[in-house]
Amino acid sequence: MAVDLTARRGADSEQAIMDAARHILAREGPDGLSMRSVADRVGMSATAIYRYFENKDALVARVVQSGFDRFGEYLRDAAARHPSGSLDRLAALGEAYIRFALENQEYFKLLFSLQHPHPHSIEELPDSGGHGLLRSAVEEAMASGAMRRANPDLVAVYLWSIAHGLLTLSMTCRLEDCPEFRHGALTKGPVELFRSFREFVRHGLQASLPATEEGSEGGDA
Amino acid sequence: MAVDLTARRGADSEQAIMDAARHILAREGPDGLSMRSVADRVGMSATAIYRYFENKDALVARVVQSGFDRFGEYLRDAAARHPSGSLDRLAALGEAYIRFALENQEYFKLLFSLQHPHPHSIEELPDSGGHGLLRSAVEEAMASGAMRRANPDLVAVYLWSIAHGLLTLSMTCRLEDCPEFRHGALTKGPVELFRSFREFVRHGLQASLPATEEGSEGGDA
DNA sequence: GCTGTTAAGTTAACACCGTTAACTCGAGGT
DNA sequence: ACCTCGAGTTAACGGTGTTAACTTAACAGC
Repeated sequence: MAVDLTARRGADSEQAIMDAARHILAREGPDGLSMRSVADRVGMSATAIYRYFENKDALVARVVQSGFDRFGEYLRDAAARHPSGSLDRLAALGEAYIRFALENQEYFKLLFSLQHPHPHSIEELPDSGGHGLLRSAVEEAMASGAMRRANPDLVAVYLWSIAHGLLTLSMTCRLEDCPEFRHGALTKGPVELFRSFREFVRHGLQASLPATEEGSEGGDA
Repeated sequence: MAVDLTARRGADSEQAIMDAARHILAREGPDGLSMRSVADRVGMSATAIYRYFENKDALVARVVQSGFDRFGEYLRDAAARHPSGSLDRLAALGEAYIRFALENQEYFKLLFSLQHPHPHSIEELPDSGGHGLLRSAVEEAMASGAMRRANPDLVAVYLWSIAHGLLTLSMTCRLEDCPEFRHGALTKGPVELFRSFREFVRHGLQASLPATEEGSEGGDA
């Protein structure tokens, strides 16, 4: 019972602090996340946090790290649902990337904040963040013959840029409720937009050569 | 002389405040930009700023707006250097996008900050931000036959995503100094990476059909 | 010339922020 | 019994955005 009364010891508090920080971040955004608000939620004074984290940045960094872990897990699951080496797996990775970001907006914004870049080097996120996953999916697709051969690192960044760019643009500019876009067919959300991109990614944007009949090239996989 | 002594009246102060804010933002980043630091630089008290701007957000919003104006001008210049309807113009637009961002990092980060999305709707930036420019360049390329026909809005967002994604990724993750990437050929900066993407954008990533000999498709434009 | 009015700016203050320093309290070991 | 040390407290400092109340100078009308 003594254990219950004095309650948390050591690592327990650390966990409680991180949980509180995560909760506040998700519900009130980064502006609501202060040492004092976290402390309130945990039920101790703000300065006590400094027993467990050097400063606010360190706390946030830990929260970010745990976010990357969840992110990576999410991506791994999505990839596992499609056969290795297929283009479908690559597409699923991209869609999962976007869906995770939309479902965990505050998280994602923090992870990829331009202001305080948290993955100081890509090193800090490679496997947890899913980058290694993407790279090997690309290599497998090339090996299986589904994708043309090219520098896999280059292709990985290329694909990553497409998903990431679409996502960040739609988050900052709200593509979907912009009249100028709407008069096109872009009432769609980012996920649908991403699906529409698939054709461009596969066949490119250059006009078919005038010699060859257009649209004759083959079936959809 | 009375004019000189009492100095600024009205709009002059407003301009001086924005200049100071711009200067501080570019040199010290967003953390250095406080009402008091701006006021110090202008030579008045922090609260005086409230005569001209409702609050800090309003001030920042104005600075952002002026940033978009410069951005748009930069893009317009870049586009004008290549013939209308050419794919070169589109590539130049993308490169200019990236170069501007690299040369005005603090600015760009603020413009496209995920945390406090400033272009609340894309409306606020369309022509100044260069979006209209991109869209018409796409339409012209389709009309000229250089690009295959498709929904121009969709293609515009696609291309925009590529440049924007590459840029934001390289800003947050520092792609260039990541060992895992370096072992590939990615020591290049974002501009070079973007150039390498050009081939993917044109011809796509799908493997050539096994039937047709690879690399037989035609000359480079 | 005196009197309002108004723009432009001041100082003082509030509540909040991250962070530091000094102190308290209680459990464990010797 | 004494000491140590982990876990937590309160008080305080300098910084932030912002508000309210006050000053000061220029200008208009009588």
